[in-house]
Amino acid sequence: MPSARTSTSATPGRREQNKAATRAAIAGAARRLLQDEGADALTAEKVADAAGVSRRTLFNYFPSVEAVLNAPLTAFLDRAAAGLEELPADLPPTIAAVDALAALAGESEGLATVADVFVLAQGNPQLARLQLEAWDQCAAQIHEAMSARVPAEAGFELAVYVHAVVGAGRAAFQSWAERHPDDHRSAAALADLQRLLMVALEQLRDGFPALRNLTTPHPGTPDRES
Amino acid sequence: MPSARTSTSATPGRREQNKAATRAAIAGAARRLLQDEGADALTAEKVADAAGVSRRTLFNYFPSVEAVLNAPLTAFLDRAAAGLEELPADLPPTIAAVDALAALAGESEGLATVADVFVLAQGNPQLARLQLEAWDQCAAQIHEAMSARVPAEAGFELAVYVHAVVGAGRAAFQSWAERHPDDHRSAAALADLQRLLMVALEQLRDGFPALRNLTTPHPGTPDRES
DNA sequence: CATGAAACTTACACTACGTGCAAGTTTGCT
DNA sequence: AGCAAACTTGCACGTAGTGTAAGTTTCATG
Repeated sequence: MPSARTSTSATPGRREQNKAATRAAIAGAARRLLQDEGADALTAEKVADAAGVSRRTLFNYFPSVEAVLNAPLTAFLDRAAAGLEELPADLPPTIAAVDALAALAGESEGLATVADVFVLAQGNPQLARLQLEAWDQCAAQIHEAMSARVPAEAGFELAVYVHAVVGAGRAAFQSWAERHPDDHRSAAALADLQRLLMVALEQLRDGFPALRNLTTPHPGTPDRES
Repeated sequence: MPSARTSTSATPGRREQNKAATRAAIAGAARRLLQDEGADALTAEKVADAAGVSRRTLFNYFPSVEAVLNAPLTAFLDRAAAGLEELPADLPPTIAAVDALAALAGESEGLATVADVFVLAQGNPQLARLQLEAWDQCAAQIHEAMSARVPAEAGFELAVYVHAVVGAGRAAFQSWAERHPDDHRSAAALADLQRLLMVALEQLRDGFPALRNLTTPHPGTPDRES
């Protein structure tokens, strides 16, 4: 008779259970097919087929084939936004952002799959666009959550800041992908990504000291070790 | 009979002339149809029909229907990137960005159509994604152009900075659209957009002073010492 | 346990997108 | 004039995504 869940974590109802399983099956099938046949051969029908569901059901779960692949990124960014919300409210946003990201980047196993999806998007314009949208929605979410913490006059400054933070995050991923064209799955590469994410936010917080102090960046390129 | 152009700016060849005309016809038809029939009724066939070309030709000129509408934004961002390149090389990037944007925002008539396209994307996810891609490509272009000006060890800092700048630009557009839900075509609104763009970059340059100095952000919350 | 409602899956049909291809047509050069 | 390259067009094809109306499963009743 209790319509409420008996124990929230144990059995969230058979229905929810099945849905989660189907979702996972689709996502798994997509990644498997991608691995085996390459990006070009990835079609909605094949994925649905491999997942054991109808094509229509796939579209009931995901709005597009690319969205299936993109799921890890959206999950990650959702957690990132949530992490920012839960920080102590009396912290200046510029500090809170660094803290939140530090906590998030710590979960390296989540980061690994996200990084994987990120490099995947390099050869797939549709997926790349979808990821840009995901980053943007993350920014909107963060802005929404934090706008209550700042006075109204600072609303625009907050908006700019949040976009800059998210931009910094993307820059970190991008530079990271460029630096590790081949070994992006290695532990060292992962550690580098974590480092870059932190450095990016610190540079934003500190106002880009290296760039600001540039006086004579001569085209003659004063050679330095990389 | 001379194979060289008679006057380089006047007649760039009949072929180029026709192509430009077709391009303009397609873009015009798209905007007209959008105005008249609404976003939902906008289909490739209708646009091509209204432009007096075949559907196939439309796709020879633009990769998608949304790209037709997006043309003004890409043009604007291309000019923005180009403007940054042409600035004196001995200027610190943090200053150069502000200068370049100031020059660009001055051409208010270009800005107007861009702003128009921006609000258009609010109700059209495909177009919105395409615009995000355009901003991103702009960032890549700027990064490419300026990376020669900074020492190699500042390359990553530059990447972060460029992304932050572009993010700031987007934040300005977004906040602007929220502030002018109805009058976004008025001269006052346009002036406000110019102002926001400048303010956004200044805040980035100055390190978000208002956010950093926040001590008691909660309007209804008694401040506690950290 | 029976049973009915709600949630979920599936097949089918339909519109539209974007592309390859093989014609035709226009433009430019000599 | 005439040829080659560029451009347009129609056609066909595979695929994406969506509406709809039927089945099928889950779940809370009596």
